[in-house]
Amino acid sequence: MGITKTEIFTAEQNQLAALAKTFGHPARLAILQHLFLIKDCVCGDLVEEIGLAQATISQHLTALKNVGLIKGSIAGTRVCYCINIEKWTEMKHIMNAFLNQDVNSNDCC
Amino acid sequence: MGITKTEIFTAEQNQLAALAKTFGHPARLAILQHLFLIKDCVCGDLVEEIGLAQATISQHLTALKNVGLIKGSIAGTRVCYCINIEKWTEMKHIMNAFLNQDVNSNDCC
DNA sequence: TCGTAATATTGCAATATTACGATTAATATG
DNA sequence: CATATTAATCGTAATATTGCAATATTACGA
Repeated sequence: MGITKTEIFTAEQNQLAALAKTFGHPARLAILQHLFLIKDCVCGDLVEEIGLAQATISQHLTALKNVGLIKGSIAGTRVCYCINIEKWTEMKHIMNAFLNQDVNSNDCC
Repeated sequence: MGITKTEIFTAEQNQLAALAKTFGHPARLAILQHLFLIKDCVCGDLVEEIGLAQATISQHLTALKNVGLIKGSIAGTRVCYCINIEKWTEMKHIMNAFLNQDVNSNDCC
């Protein structure tokens, strides 16, 4: 149905899935990488940088804001975005807990 | 349009996005966690374990197989799945490279 | 071979996502 | 104040995803 049955999964599974889904589009990865690369906030130039329409970039920024990975502040006519370090760190812990569950698993197939 | 413009992104960005997208559904996380938990291959009991219809589970297994994170082998009428450790390790390297890019970034917003 | 069990595939409906043009709201600047 | 600039939002089209029933396939045992 295109609708995920979140109620049959744990809160942890749903949270991790939501974070992973956010990383599941190259434009959002490009936005995050650009933010890390310039080591500063980015004000406006993401549209030329990435090459999607302004409305589309705005949607991706909203998606990143919704999971808390970035935050924005208004600076005149522009809006500046930067990584939310606290959330980024928290996300890393969640991701690592999942990625590092593979101790001693055996390859039986 | 529901279609991602992959051609404007790097191969690395598209590859990471594809992996992340696979983790972007709680059912697929549940399948992977079950595989790690039992430390063996899983043959058939995923449907009762997870609580989605057999057709749906089969689809999620196919998605996991397509990115190479699991592999299956036929054992009679059943099919056994297990983690593909090589791919899992490779995926971890890719994910970690992305997650650990945050050295010295400053919180300017 | 026939029936059964397990899994995959197909077809479909509902919903989500991606993308963009147009519009709107807010703030600068002349 | 009028106009330009910037970004969010709206509306819409195209495509993708999720989920399941029905069906197909495959392997096994009687």
